[in-house]
Amino acid sequence: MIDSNLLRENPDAIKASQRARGNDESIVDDAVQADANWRKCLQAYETLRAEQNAAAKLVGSASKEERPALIQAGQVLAEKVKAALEVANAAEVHLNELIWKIENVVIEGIPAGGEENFTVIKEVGTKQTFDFEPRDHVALGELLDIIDIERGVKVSGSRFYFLKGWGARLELAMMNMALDLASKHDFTALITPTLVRPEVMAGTGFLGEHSDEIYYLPADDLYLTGTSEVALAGYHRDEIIDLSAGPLRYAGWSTCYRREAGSAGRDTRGILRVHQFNKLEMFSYIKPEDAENEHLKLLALEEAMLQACELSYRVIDTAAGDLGSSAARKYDSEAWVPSQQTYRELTSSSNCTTYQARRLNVRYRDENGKTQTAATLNGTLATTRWLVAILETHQQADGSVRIPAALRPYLGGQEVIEPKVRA
RNA sequence: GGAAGCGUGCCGGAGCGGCCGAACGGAACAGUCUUGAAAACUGUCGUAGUUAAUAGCUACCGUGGGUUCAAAUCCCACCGCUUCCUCCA
Repeated sequence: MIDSNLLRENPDAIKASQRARGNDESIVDDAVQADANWRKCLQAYETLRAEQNAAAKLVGSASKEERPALIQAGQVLAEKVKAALEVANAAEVHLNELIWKIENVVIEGIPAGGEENFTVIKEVGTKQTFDFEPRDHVALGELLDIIDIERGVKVSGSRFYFLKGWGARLELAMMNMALDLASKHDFTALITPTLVRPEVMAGTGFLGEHSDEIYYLPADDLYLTGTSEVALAGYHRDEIIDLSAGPLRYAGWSTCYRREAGSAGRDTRGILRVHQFNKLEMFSYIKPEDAENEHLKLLALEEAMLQACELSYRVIDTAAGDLGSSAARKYDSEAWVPSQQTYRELTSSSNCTTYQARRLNVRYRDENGKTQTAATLNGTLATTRWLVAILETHQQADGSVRIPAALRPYLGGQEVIEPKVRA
């Protein structure tokens, strides 16, 4: 939710943002008007209500003879108040409808336009080349007996899989390494619920146009989360948090569930796009003025992980039109996937400024003791999908896969995953 | 799943349909005292909306409805918590 003060003081800034995103900017004028109207109606109601309160007070202290007349006057006032309240409520609903539709104001300087208009910030590492015909992760997974897609489909349907043996251990190793890294940088580990209430799902901004992406359990009125970001953002909902000693940072581990409703036919091979995977997510609550620096910190940690996994990657500054509604800026890092000869997203880090926190009502006290809305940021530190890049990048001619050195301590020192040998 | 009880401010804990935004105690903060601290004393001490305003007004006592001139207080529904029984990783 955008700041209503900004709407009053500088609607042009919001319009510029809407334009950069390719969104409708006339909605901003509508909102300004609705806001003025709401305030007018609210004042009318409050004046009447004050009158009513005063009148009701009189009844209490009135004598027996005076009472009937006063009560009758009160009844008339009560009618008026009720009517005025309805008008004010309707005006507020109308305003909220408009204001909730306006997406976060993007940070100045980010590229305008759609998905293809990103800016490449940097490329790191050299794209892996092979002097043999490289296999894709599906073939490697089968050969090494570490990814069992066939049985995943048998048990749960398309886009499901089993990680087996070294595959399962590799994922856990990666998660543990990521958690160690995060812990060293002041992130508190958190294993989060994956079923959340509608208010929390709505508060994080996922129930908008992407609601068909989300699994819903009608019998319990709960949503399965597609990322622990949802639970992490809801964690401090309706709280006044203490940021005087620095930001609150969490590293949330959870399984993530996605319906992938809009992507039928896309990435159907392998485990690149699946209904269920695991993820370690960083999340920061911070003072708004420090948010941009924090964003760079999250990105730096993501890069540290990518480098520890010895992947080659690039970092992009996502264009305005490709941002989620809550994000003001988003850095993605994409690893080189040899079998596809292209970069694929492995991490995504968003600065949501105060947009998400305002919806969830997360505040802090500034130096003067005044409450202010906090800023929130999130970023990926590891997901199941990383296995795709790791396996494909580090494969060898015989189909074995070299384990990056940084991961070995988490795998009992294992250096290579060898093809399964049939007895 | 069955039974009972409870949901009030940072915490504990009162609260009669009007005098309750809410007693009292604690915590916290500021001051006095002190070399400093503790103790004691004094004061401050919820959140938000509206407004030029730290003036006023409005709203909030789990949530949403209802009754009433007037609701923390009465009624209904929902949510949550606690205890006991049952069951169970």
